[in-house]
Amino acid sequence: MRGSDSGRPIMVALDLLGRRWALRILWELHQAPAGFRELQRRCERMSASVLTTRLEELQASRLVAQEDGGYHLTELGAELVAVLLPLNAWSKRWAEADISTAK
Amino acid sequence: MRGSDSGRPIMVALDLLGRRWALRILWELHQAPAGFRELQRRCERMSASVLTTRLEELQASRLVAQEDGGYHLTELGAELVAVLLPLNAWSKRWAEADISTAK
DNA sequence: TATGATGCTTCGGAAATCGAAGCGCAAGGA
DNA sequence: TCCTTGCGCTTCGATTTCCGAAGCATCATA
Repeated sequence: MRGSDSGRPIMVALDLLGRRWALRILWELHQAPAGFRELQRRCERMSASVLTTRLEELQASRLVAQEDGGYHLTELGAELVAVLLPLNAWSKRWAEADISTAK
Repeated sequence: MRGSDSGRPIMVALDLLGRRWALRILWELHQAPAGFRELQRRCERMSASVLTTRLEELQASRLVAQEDGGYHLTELGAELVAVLLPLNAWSKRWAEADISTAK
């Protein structure tokens, strides 16, 4: 895995999360568990092939698990999203700064 | 920008941060400001063309600024990374869980 | 029986990323 | 003055990733 040669877990994490849709998938699964197609719908109809790939990676990383015909966060995954939750508040401030400085 | 049509800032943020090297660049600039080539070196020699693109995007998003021949986080960027700091602790727990459950 | 939903897989084309090379500039030494 | 070094990029061809539409097998409902 890219970034893994550094031996620093944070680099591995930043790499994994820096793949298209990865963060979004975790975020959506935190809102509520979902099946494949529902997840796809929630993520602005992302392509099924990429969703398959990301779900494989996230499962291999033990952040997501599949059960009862649906995907959900593992405990590790939930802890991760919990850490990321303040992003929501930050992004609102960010958007407001956008408006106030927009040309 | 992808995700922007939702009107939800968090989606825009998750999209921006979910691009290759974006998170890493912010992380590195938080450790210390850096020039182009140094940044490239710190990010495992990422390709110069992508670094140019990411820096443009991050500057357009007002997370990074250029000054005195070097790149550094803006206040918004610093706030973002501050929010992300707990990722470091989480990633260590994650890595440990990896070891303890490795086959 | 057929109709729709689900979890995918396949495939061709578009876009993003990579890696190596090179350019113009500035500073420092010999 | 020439030479080297480091700098911030840019260019370009090759590879990888992503997209989007289609299709398939399965199950539930009508």
